[in-house]
Formats: sequence, structure tokens, C-alpha cells
Amino acid sequence: MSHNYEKIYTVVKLIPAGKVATYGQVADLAGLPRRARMVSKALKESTESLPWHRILAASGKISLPVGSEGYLEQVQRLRSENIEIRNGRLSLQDYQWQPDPVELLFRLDF
DNA sequence: TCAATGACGTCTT
DNA sequence: TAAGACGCCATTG
Repeated sequence: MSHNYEKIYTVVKLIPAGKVATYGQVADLAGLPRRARMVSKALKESTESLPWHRILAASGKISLPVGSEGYLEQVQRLRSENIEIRNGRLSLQDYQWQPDPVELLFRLDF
């Protein structure tokens, strides 16, 4: 498990319930610009319990194959957090996580 | 080496 | 909006 994956998991764990982040956003916060695809791989390969459902594409859409097991699971989890989602998409305008930079500085040790 | 791959992102039509 | 074309980048065979 690479150090980068650990950094990604650290950021993902900071996303509060009811809020979401994009793959690219997580990558940036983890200090890995242009590494959105690495975030998706890290999530897919992780064994530990993570709020992976709070990560979406920059378009606000779920990236898993429509109708797949994971897709349905994600929709379910998001709705359970009171997030409105239609046709596999939600409003980033309404739900995207806007972390406070100062708070982040103290939560991340890198 | 090198081409293919992918839970992505940005731009253009 | 939607769909393509590209760009990007670590990983894989």
C-alpha cells in the first residue's frame, strides 16, 4: 500500500456525512494534483471501511456503472444521508464539501 | 520498453 | 444538457 493511498484515505475520512467531494478535489487536498484516477483506484482497492460513496465525478454523477451493485449501493448510502439524487446525479452546488483551510491544516499532517 | 486501461477532468460541438 | 475527443498518470501485462 503506497503512501499516496494513505494520504487519500486520510482526506476521504474527513468528508462529513451529508456532503460529497469529487475525485479531483480529493486528489488536490491529498497533495496529488492531476491524480483523480489514482483516487478511484485507491477506493476500489481499499479494504478498510471508508465513506467511499461521498466521492463523485466533477459532473456530480456517480462514476460506477449504471445499475451495477456498487452504483445502487452508492445511491442508497447517499440518500440515507439525506442527499437528493436523481438519475445518478446530485447537485454539487448544494452538497459539495467546502473544507475550511485552517481546519484542514490541523487535520492533515502533510 | 510500450501499449492498454480506468469509480477522472476539461473543452468543444 | 449530452456526447466526443483529448489530456493526464499510475499501473499492468
